[in-house]
Amino acid sequence: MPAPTLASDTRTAILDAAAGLFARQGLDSTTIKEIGRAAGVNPALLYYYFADKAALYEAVLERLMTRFPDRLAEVAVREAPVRDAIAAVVHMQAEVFLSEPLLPRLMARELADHEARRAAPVIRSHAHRLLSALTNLISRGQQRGEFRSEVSPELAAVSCLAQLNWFFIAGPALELILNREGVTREPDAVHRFAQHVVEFTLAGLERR
Amino acid sequence: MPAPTLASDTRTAILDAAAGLFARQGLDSTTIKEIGRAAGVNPALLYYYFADKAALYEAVLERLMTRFPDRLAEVAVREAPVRDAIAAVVHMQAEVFLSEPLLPRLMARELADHEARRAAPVIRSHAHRLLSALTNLISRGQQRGEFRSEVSPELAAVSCLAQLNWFFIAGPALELILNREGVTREPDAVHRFAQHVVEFTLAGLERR
DNA sequence: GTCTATAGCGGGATAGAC
DNA sequence: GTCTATCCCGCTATAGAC
Repeated sequence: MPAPTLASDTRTAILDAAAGLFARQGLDSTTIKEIGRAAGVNPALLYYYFADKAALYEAVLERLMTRFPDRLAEVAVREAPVRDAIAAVVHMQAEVFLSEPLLPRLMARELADHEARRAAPVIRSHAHRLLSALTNLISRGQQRGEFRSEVSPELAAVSCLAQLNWFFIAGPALELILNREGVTREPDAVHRFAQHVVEFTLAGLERR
Repeated sequence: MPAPTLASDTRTAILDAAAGLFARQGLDSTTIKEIGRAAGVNPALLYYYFADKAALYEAVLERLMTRFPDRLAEVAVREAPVRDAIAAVVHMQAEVFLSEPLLPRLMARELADHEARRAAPVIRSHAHRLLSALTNLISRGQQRGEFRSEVSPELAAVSCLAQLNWFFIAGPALELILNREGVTREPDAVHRFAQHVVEFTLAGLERR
């Protein structure tokens, strides 16, 4: 891994190209030559910057997940009123997926592959932090008497996260089905859905 | 496609083995020889029963989707009170995924691959019917004054379906994260989540 | 750091015996 | 219907010139 000189945006070019191809086609369906072509770089160069194809794949995942703001989980703890914290988490999630459109596809693939056994630890640990932050948040809401106590905080957290996750994974198909070009990519439409998720989730949680 | 003689459970064996491998690894990462091994059948036989690998893949999808009860969408129309209809749809969805555990993974992969461009038409049309049935259902609930009218019926339908879909797609990972072996496969645990989804969704929809 | 050439392997698919 | 043998191709990865 060479120093980040100017010349080594070759490395970046490879990473960028690979991210797109891996997200769209998966690891095995993507060839070295394809990556080289997409990056505008000699395919053999890949082996100068990375040990092999698998290492490149790991690097791609790592890089995307690192950009993935840790703030997501932090936000869940920081915001004062519980309902604001939940809203913040959902909108932050939308923000992340908007700025990193490849992430949901890559994650979906990782989840589906190999019983998630090889699902990058980085994904697993992130998901775990996020899920337990949300679970705690909901518990707190219950203790304060704001939320109904019959709901399982853990299941409710899954319900909350599932909505946006699925929205983005099924994105391309949803656009066809709903017959609305861009609903899962245009910031306005996405935030409208995120806002819906917030309201829907809070309505599902709050005392009547 | 030979007559369904006794001898042709060879064909079935191939389909079964292929379904598992495709769901877990995808089309390209699964080799002919692997399928043969898993099916306990000579790999070359694959070409006696199917034109090529792609044709086998289509056959696998077709077969799984056909087992997928059309009743799912019908149920949405048939049940009398709106809330019962929603409950019926969600539990039916759980039932289908339980009896066809490969389906969600296969669907997730189809969605992630190739911008869903080649997402089997059969998936698309099914999803469309289900989604619009649910949307109509929710609209009806609003007209009857049972549901809040600020909610977009279409978005709410997405929220409702997303929960179980995501639950099953992320299943293997969720089991690791929640540290609960089997939550996404054992009928009891699954129906408990389905029941949660029903209550959560109705709470999100109903007037306070 | 970048490029060419190529080794070497494993994949899909077919021919043809049984 | 099943099996063996094999062709051919394209892929990953490397060696080595520049």
